[in-house]
Amino acid sequence: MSKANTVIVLDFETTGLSPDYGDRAIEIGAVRIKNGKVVDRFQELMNPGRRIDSFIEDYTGITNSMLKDAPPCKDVMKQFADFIDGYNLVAHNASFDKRFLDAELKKISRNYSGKFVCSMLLARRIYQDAPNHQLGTLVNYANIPSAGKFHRALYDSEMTSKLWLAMLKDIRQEYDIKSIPFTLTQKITKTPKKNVHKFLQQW
DNA sequence: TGCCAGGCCCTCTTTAGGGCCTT
Repeated sequence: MSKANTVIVLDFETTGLSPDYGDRAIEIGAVRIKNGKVVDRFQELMNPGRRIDSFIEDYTGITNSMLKDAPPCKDVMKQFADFIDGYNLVAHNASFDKRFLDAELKKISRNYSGKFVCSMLLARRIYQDAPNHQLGTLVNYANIPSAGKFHRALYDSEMTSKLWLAMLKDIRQEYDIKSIPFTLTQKITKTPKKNVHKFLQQW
């Protein structure tokens, strides 16, 4: 089965900002997109082995009582390692999610071979006039209907996947590009913002 | 138990500082 035309859009909810200072994942959500369509989903809460503070409870709506009976991180991450195996990956502010993915998989001696592209870095280049580049703002800016609650893993990954597809569509239309391989999205996010328009015109 | 980041990007830049974005 070819994995080249498929990406997985993922989002972590966590106990804080830095796995290097002991923060852990508490929820993972992801959607698998093949040829522009959602073909699979993944969502699991996971017990980080300690209580989460009230800021995280308020921010995510995930409570200590919800996590009490959730499976431990190692069990969920094992399943998730299988889910993402071999696929390229997308996340909004991917450097954040990559740090947690790397840290949680390291704890269970698992790895992954896919490459990350950041939807925020793409949006900063494609939607340069957006008021800001937070996920919720960009969803509105791209006229994507949204009714659920942001800051839950599956919902945010669904919204990120819709934003991702909207950006690819806008690039195709504006620059008359027939298809956009993952490698092109990598190149766009590594192109300086001021050069992106010229880069895509010449593609 | 608590300590709490880091990469990108702009500019009054590069011998630096600060805002943005993620939880």
